[in-house]
Amino acid sequence: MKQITGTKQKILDTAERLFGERGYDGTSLRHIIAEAGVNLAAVHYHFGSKQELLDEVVLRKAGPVNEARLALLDRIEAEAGRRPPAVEKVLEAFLGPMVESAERNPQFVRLMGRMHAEGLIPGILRKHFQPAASRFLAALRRALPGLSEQEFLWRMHFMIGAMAHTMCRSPEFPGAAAGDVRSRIARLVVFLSAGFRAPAPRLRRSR
Amino acid sequence: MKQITGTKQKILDTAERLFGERGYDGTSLRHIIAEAGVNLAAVHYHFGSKQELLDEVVLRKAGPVNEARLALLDRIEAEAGRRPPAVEKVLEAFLGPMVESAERNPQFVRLMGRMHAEGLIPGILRKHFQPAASRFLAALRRALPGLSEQEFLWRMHFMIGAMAHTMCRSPEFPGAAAGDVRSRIARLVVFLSAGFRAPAPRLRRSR
DNA sequence: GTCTATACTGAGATAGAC
DNA sequence: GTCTATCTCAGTATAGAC
Repeated sequence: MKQITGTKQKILDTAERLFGERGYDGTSLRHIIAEAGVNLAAVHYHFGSKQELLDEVVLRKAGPVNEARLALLDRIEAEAGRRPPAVEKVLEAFLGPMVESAERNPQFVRLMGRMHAEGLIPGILRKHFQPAASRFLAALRRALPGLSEQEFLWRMHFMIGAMAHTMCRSPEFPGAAAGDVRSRIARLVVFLSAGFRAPAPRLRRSR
Repeated sequence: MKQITGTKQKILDTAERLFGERGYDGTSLRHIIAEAGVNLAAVHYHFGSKQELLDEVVLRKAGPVNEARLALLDRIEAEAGRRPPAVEKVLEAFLGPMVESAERNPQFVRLMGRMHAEGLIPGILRKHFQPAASRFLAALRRALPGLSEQEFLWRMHFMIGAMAHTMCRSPEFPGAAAGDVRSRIARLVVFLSAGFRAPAPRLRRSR
């Protein structure tokens, strides 16, 4: 385990902080290197491009979050035995670890929300979260056998939107005590579970 | 009614199209002026800045949408008499006109979603939609007397997130027939109504 | 292998001639 | 009202010092 030179580390740390504070587009490489006290070209040497820097910032944090999520899901599924676990449980397992990460490092969840916001960046989120997310998708699917595949996918999208927006905008939100992340999750879980459980709409043949 | 010079109009039309197609950050002024066949400085002469150009693009479309929304809300409230109208009705009145606008001009709703996404741009959406939105907020509030103010506001945020994400990302979405906007709305309304109606969570004193 | 200096291209903005 | 020229600041690329 060699101690990494420091330059790369400093860039990562500073980038994580600034991306979280001001967004990806809102943070210039020059701002990052100024605060980190390194040279501009060092960024491209170590990471190749601004996007790849972001990629590594996300990667560093996404790993632990995903592991925690999957561990929770394992436990929940074990507890449920052969029956599918409750929607609420699955959603909590999905949202909880992100929240704990947020408590240790508020900037990170902010960044997650922002990234979803800024258009997902080509596919970074998908890349890092897809593997874990698809297991949750399957678990939710089992918990909601009554929904058509299409209806189910739409509801996943509604969920993702609500989640991202909540993570991203909550700090600047009236009445949202800064540290009150747990109740934020509780509220989200209740809201989303009810939405997921709602009977599917009867649709007129379109047009 | 003087015929506007043409330059301003051309810029607006082109900007609306390109912003919708490639997002705000993804569209350079130079790209806009090239397609519109005008000079770069003309943009700053007529609009002042790229942001203010976006502002006017939104303004041009937001007006009719808001009028339609409020007209629907009036009708619904009249029909309901002294009783508050159903959550579903209010949500439909809110989402419907946006959808109709989308059918005439798919790019616009796309842009709306994207703007929410790209970080709201300082306050453009708030500026143009707040007046109408606050009447809807009041109507929803009356339809949901059981919720605490705070719970209610959070749920509004969940709704906005789901809405924005759905508008923004739906075109590139598997299984989403392009023209199938009406059923998209129906699904959203069902999902959100159920969420709004869910009993509020019991929250542990935080921490 | 690491890092620095510097140059290149394209962005938004602005002053001033016409 | 319109256009040219120019400014500043992005992200990126490369040559070469250590």
